[in-house]
Amino acid sequence: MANFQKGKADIVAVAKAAKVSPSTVSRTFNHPDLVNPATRKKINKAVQRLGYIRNRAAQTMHGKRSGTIGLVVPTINHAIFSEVIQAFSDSIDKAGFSLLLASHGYDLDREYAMVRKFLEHRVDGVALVGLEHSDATNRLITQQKIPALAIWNYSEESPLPCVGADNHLAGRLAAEHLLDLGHRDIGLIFPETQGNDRAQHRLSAVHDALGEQGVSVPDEHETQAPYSVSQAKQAALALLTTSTRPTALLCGNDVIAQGALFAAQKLGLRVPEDLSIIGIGDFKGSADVEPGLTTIRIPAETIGALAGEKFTDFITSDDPRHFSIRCDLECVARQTTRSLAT
Amino acid sequence: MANFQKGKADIVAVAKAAKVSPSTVSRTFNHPDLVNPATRKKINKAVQRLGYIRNRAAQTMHGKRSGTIGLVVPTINHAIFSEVIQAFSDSIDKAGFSLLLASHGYDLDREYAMVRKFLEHRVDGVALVGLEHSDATNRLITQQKIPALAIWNYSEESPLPCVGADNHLAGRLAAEHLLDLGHRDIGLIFPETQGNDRAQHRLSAVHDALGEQGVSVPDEHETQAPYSVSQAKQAALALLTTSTRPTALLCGNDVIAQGALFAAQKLGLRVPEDLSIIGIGDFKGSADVEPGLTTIRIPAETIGALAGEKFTDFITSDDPRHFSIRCDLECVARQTTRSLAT
DNA sequence: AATAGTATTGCAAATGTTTTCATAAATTTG
DNA sequence: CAAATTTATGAAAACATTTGCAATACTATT
Repeated sequence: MANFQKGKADIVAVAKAAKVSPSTVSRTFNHPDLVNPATRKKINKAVQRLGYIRNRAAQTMHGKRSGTIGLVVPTINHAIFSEVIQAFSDSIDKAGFSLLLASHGYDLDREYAMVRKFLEHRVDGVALVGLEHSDATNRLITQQKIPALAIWNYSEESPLPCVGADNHLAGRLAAEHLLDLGHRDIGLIFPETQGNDRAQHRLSAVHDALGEQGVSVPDEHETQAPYSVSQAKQAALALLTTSTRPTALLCGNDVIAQGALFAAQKLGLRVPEDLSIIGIGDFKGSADVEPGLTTIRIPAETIGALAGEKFTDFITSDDPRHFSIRCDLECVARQTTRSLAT
Repeated sequence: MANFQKGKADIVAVAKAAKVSPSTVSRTFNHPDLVNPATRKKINKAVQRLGYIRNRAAQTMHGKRSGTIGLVVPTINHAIFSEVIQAFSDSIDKAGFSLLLASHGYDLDREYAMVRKFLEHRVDGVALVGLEHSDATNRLITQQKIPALAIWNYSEESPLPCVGADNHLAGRLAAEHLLDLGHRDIGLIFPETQGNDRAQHRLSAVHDALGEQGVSVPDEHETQAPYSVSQAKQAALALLTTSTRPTALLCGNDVIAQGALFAAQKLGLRVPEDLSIIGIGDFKGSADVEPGLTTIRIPAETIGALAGEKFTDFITSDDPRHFSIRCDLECVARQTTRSLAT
């Protein structure tokens, strides 16, 4: 009923309405055990009546935590990151934090700008994707002493604490799977590795693993494709119509692998009889394509959830201890790869 | 060099370092034209040296805008919403705003909680997905007089300003496309319509359009599937193995349509020769499946970008005028539908 | 050279909270 | 029943900034 629109609803309005001092109102929120249940009831009634909503900006000014965590991703609009974002968001929400989200489109200077922007908002922590960041970003983080976390990648040498998977290992597992199946003519389709350490690590590990078995990849069987099913399809079409067609395709991620699969289908190639395809990532949907995509499973959801949980623990802890977590990888053999040794 | 870690870098530290008053420092940021270029230079140097970063929390307390916009979506982890989120984020970023993001998992009570949380952070505006919200949410929005916007859906009767597509029309277009091609035995696979006005509007329009042509759908040809390729695939498998198989499948969204497509492939049905399939949405990837999915295109990116642009305009405007925008729909005929009249 | 105007800066109040300290009231203890 | 504790509340300072107003210094005009 009584919807007091006159006089904005701040803590002193509530205090007045409940005939107590602002301090008591504040205490009702922050240390309810210190205030008499009866007064508490009065105050809650006043809060209801005035439609009062606490002002975190004012709290933040007091050195209280802002209750926000900033997450900067390369792009939101990708199966893979959206899964991590979702899990991270849910996870920090459970701990009472809100998510400030920004994307930089694989431009590390924009990443810097986003981190700065978040710092203005006095986020309680900043999470970044990957381990490669501009010097400016690293400097900013250490200088401002802001809790920071790298997610998605794991590496021993990471300067930042990190929660993620070892992309070297991912590349190696994919290569070894194909080698185990007897493949020696292997085509590679990877994204641009510049400013994308994930792709870079995977690719170099693939070359290492192949090299160890004396397998090399001719130039015409190694090509680049952006993170797009349709463009990957084009790239795969080109690769598969070279004079010497490989027996297997190793793709830098599942989006590219899906494109490759569609390209093969378009060319009338049977998968896996005529061509094996393996991806990396195990995105939502990879299990459902027909035939099901063989891939290296990166547990995006686990990474996001774990990162959120550990990071909020870290932030709220009295004596914060650095942590890094390597999440396990697993080769999920579905129907797009088969043994050559038939 | 001089990295003053002692004494936190606030505006008075900067003032002291530059030998001016805090007011002047503040003015350098907010009204640079009011301060002497020479002093400005001094101040900027001090800012650099101390690594000072403005504190938006303190600004916000002054009635200045917080520079944040809250977006509450049902879920982040979906091709469709992640595209909207991306566009919206980019769009508001251009206007200098940061994005607070939360998801509620199709639970309108959680949506309310998220909006409240954002209100505590004193967001400058709140954007929600869809037109159906709890009474509590609506009350909160009007009571707090917070600028609010509904995205994704458009409706004349929306109490909130909205930017989106008319889902009735989407359903109707899909149905009419199949009718035009001569289909009369049409199967429907839709998500749960409870708490999902998008699906609800589409489905009722489909029934209307079919009914106008005297077409009705037997119960065994109408089934539900959640927003998941694999589960939709299961549902479609069941539907397609009923005694009387329909000649076309109309799916509530493209994810379901993809599941249906894979189901058909699994059953050895040729698409579109044996079965036509149409989706709604035109998600990233729908064009790339093999065969390319016929669908009703909902311009997610346009919606997100437009919403962001108009909403920030609205928020920063001196005399804000309400607005609603209906985005155009289009039937994209690819390769999963064909005419029966051969 | 006096006046009027303009450009530049500082002072102090205000913003909405939290928290320390002090005080008063109520309860327990001997 | 007085003294010692405990419980409940309020007053006031602090947090980092912005801005209206006042003061000063400078420039241009006559």
